Amino acid sequence: MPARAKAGLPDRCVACPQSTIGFCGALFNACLHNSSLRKINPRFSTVRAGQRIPYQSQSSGDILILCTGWAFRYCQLADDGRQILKFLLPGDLFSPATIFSEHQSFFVGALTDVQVGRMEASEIRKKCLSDEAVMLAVFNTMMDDGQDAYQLLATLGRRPADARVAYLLLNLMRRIASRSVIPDHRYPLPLRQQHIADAVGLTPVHVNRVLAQFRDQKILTLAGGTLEITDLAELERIGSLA
Amino acid sequence: MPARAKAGLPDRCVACPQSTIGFCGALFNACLHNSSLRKINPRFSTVRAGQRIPYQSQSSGDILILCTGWAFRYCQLADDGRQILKFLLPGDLFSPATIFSEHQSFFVGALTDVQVGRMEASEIRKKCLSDEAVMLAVFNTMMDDGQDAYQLLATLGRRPADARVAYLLLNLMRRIASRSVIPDHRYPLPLRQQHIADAVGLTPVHVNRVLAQFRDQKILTLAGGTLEITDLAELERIGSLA
DNA sequence: CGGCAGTTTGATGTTACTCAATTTAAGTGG
DNA sequence: CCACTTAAATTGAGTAACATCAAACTGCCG
Repeated sequence: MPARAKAGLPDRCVACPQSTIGFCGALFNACLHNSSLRKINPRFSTVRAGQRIPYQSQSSGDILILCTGWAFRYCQLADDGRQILKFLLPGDLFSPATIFSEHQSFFVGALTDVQVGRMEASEIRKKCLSDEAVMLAVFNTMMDDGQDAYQLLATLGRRPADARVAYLLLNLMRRIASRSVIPDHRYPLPLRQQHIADAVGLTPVHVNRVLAQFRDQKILTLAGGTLEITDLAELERIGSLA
Repeated sequence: MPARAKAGLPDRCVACPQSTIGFCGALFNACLHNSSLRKINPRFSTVRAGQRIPYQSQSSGDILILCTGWAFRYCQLADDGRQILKFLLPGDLFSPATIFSEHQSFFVGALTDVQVGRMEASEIRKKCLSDEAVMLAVFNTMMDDGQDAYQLLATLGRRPADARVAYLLLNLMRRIASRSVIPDHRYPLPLRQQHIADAVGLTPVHVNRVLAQFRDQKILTLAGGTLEITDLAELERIGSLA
């Protein structure tokens, strides 16, 4: 019995179906076949939906990567509101910045039950210095985060409710599709309307109305954890930037 | 006559008054006294206020740094609107990500007349691999950008108009103060109300009303390119996150 | 069946936008 | 120094978008 099955992990990494090692993702795709990287021995743990996931205990110095399930980075505001900054999919790092820095200003919450891999930050740091591919992968991960953040900024700052929701869904669709084959425009999407609201700066009630409007216009339906797209062109017309 | 004066540049770098070399900033503060870095020979140019500044011509492979004046990163939307993503102060890199990547999704515009320094991206890349301090500096720059973006996201997504304006001003004050001594709560701030509006997702008219309210409440005045703070505590109460 | 979390719908309120006019400030050339 | 021009700031009135409040409805699970 392979070690991964013993650890209660799915046999294949959702992020990289072609791979059987337990951590990969944007950062590690570039180095998957670099045998020296496998020396970074990951450990795994499980977190229930709804729990906050500490990802930067000063003592531990661990880098966390999402192996299965969904999570999200968010900012907690004084007045009980929260802003979701980015949804994390299997393969995503909780916080690339913690490789080189202690302080981060956001939290991470588990959207579904999740499995989390942990690696020693010091090991990754070492690799960054010795292996150009690893350093580039880390850079690219941070760059993608930055690009996503800037696009979301433009969306929140300047665009109406329907465009915001459409943008979020398109963004998630793209990222989901990059991780698994989606044959029939049906995407697994375990979000509550509350999460969408927290991500695009609207109230859940208003998100509901926007989704109802999309449904009426036969653009999409979102129910039971599945997003089904029926008019992609229209969704893109509404949601894409520029 | 020193080379810098010949080039028409101010005798001291605004970002690093203690230094007389012409480029520094967040990225290079860490390496200022690393003599090997000075081999990266910068070139300079001037851009008039209001102009767009190309910072990623495929051919050139240059990294641009702001030497004097103000600029801003922004996203141009289809419907003539724009979202300002970050104001750039002397010493800021136009786009840290262009060190390792060609594609960036934002433009940079000159807010005032500016002087721009250029360095070869390939040289910086080389240094990143050979010099840990340089790599850390680049990481830190990208991290700061990311942190700023996330904080602004929370502000745009979840907070009312007065908090948005207050947040922006506090953020700029902090960054200005980190570059020069501000003895009397008077900050140089060459922004039009239009720029504030574009940065915080409001209309110029509404920004005007918010500023008028701040003035009435004796919190601050913003006129003639100078921001004067008269009640910092109140401004922070309104504007700070969490 | 009851309880619960999430969704949906309606009615009403508030914030910020739009449009348009007026005032102020900053040049510019005479 | 003064007309003239122009960009920016300011003010008011009306409107649209989204929030808030509250209730009803759904599916799910014990």
